[in-house]
Amino acid sequence: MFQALADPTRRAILDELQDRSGQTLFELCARLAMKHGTGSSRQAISQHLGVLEEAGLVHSRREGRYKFHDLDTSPLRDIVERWPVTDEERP
Amino acid sequence: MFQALADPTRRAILDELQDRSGQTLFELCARLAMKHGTGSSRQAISQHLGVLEEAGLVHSRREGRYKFHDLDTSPLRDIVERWPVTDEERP
DNA sequence: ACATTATGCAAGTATCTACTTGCATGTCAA
DNA sequence: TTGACATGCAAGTAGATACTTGCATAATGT
Repeated sequence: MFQALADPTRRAILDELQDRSGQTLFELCARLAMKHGTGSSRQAISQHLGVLEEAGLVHSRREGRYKFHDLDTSPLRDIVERWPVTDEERP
Repeated sequence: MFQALADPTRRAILDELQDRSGQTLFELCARLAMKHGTGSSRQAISQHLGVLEEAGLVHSRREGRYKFHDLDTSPLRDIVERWPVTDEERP
């Protein structure tokens, strides 16, 4: 799961799914090309989605020939539970 | 910073520093060899500390020939601010 | 049925990353 | 000073990883 967060494209995918839940692979490709500029191929994003899904950060549901993807932030709780964030001011 | 969290040895270092603040490189080597079993070399851990420090997760202070390391969890706040963790039950 | 659309799989490649190796720097104690 | 201790730097190597390429599967529309 930490590995899944390590890639900037995957983080952009999480951002996209948070902005708009239930996107398909093609929607994600289009919107990532728009916003992030970096034109990642469909195959690349498909593989990224696989990694994110295996990490539990993304769930998918199949409907016909479409596959919709949803963000799941609950695995991130492990991070702040493992290393609690102090309430002090940031430098 | 996400990159820094991606390596299991680096996460073990963060655990160690949380358990006991202000450890030197040698202390970390010894305790990581004890607990985590995986005997990482001194040079390897030194490089890991460099990565963690660059990510802002570890701060260091030099005193004589010793260099003490401290955990800083505040960068982790960016994660939960970027993708807020829902309060729902975990499956 | 046929073409199109949306996704999946798998091998190959180029880059990145963690680790090692060997030497250098700086500090303290006798 | 001499020697031991604690750390730093930098080049080289093995393995991991992101991306591509090419084809396969499956569902929808006309």
